[in-house]
Amino acid sequence: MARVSAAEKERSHARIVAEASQLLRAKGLEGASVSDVMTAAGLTHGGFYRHFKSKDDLAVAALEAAINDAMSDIEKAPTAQARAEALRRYVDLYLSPEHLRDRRNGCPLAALAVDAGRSEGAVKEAADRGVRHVVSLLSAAFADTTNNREDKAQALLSLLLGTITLARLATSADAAEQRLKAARVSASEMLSIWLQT
Amino acid sequence: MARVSAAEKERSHARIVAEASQLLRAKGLEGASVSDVMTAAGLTHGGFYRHFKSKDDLAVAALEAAINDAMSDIEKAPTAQARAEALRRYVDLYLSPEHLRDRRNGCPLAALAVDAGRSEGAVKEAADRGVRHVVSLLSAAFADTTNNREDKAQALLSLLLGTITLARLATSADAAEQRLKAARVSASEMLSIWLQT
DNA sequence: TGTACATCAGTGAACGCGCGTTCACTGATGTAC
DNA sequence: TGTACATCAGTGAACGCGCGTTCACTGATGTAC
Repeated sequence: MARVSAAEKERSHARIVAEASQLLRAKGLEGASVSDVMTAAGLTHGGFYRHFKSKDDLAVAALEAAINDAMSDIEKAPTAQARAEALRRYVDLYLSPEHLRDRRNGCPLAALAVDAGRSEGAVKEAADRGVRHVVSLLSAAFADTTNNREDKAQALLSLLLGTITLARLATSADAAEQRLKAARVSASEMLSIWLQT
Repeated sequence: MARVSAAEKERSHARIVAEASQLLRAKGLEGASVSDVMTAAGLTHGGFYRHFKSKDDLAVAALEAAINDAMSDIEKAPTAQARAEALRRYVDLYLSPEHLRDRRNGCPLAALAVDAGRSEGAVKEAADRGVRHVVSLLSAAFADTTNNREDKAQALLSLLLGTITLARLATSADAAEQRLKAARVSASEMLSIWLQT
């Protein structure tokens, strides 16, 4: 195949980002190769550098796409009550057995924060921006009267992320479910206090 | 150099495990190579397989050593009160700026749980055993009268692990400290309830 | 206790492999006239 | 609108590199007598 139209290139680009977003979450920053991603996008690895100047560059784009995707429900909520409801749904989904299994579409921070934290440069910065973005949206769902909303959103996110990480480590389904359940109790205690208007 | 005494071999083995325990925590399961570890232990990479049958085998030993090390203070506490105090110290240290910086001697689960969770086999199993061990010891420090102590210990560990992960991602020292602080508040609320006798 | 010999801890070169990245090439797309 | 040509998306071979692991080798250790 030879040159392809600008519109086609755009579609390729979107496919590469979408596949990278899923593969990097599933296999980690180093576990998914450029070849893996390009093959998943229906292309060959050589063309990759027409779209990104490095693998790190792709990781940044994939991470941003994944964060935006994960936050779109909360972001779209128009009223305070809608935000509170979206937050409850977010927490329920985060601590669900589906999220445990589906790394590909799961929380990008749970998947990549450790790897990104060890690195320096653009990927780490993108992940940090992601954290700020998530914390900011979560805290906006808390009641206006709540003090230190950002701190509370931060603690909630830490609990969620730590929980899914440890639940995914469980070698039995029962143990995994128990870890999720423990966090459901704690998170719902937090929410029942912090969401009161 | 040629063959070395049995006692010397034992010392080499201990050095390899100790260095691996630190290097794997600092750089991740794949970020630290067999060569890195052997060089740090003052040996050459070729001799590695006189001590371990694979890199995974080393990871298991290193992970177990790191967990035991991290838990020794709590494990040694003789009375209920000593256990409660050890738990408080553990939480303080976990959420300290020192822990943020010193990955080499930090929580092995925070460093390796994501990597281990993605794998299958012995490393994942060792990490899961580590979680059970930690949860069991933390829960034993709670008051006998507390309900669902294991669940509460689990939630506390999740909060700690998630917090240090996100704090290490921060690109500014202020943001990192704020993330730690947010968790300190939540953790101390948890402890003030769960440690009451 | 001394001797002869098998064992094996540690060395360093070599292996196959997959990685990120580069490059010459192809031929349809986009553009200038 | 048609033509000539530069551009460049995508291909697939090739690059250098570091990885985990294997291997022949060395010579001190451990053991059998």
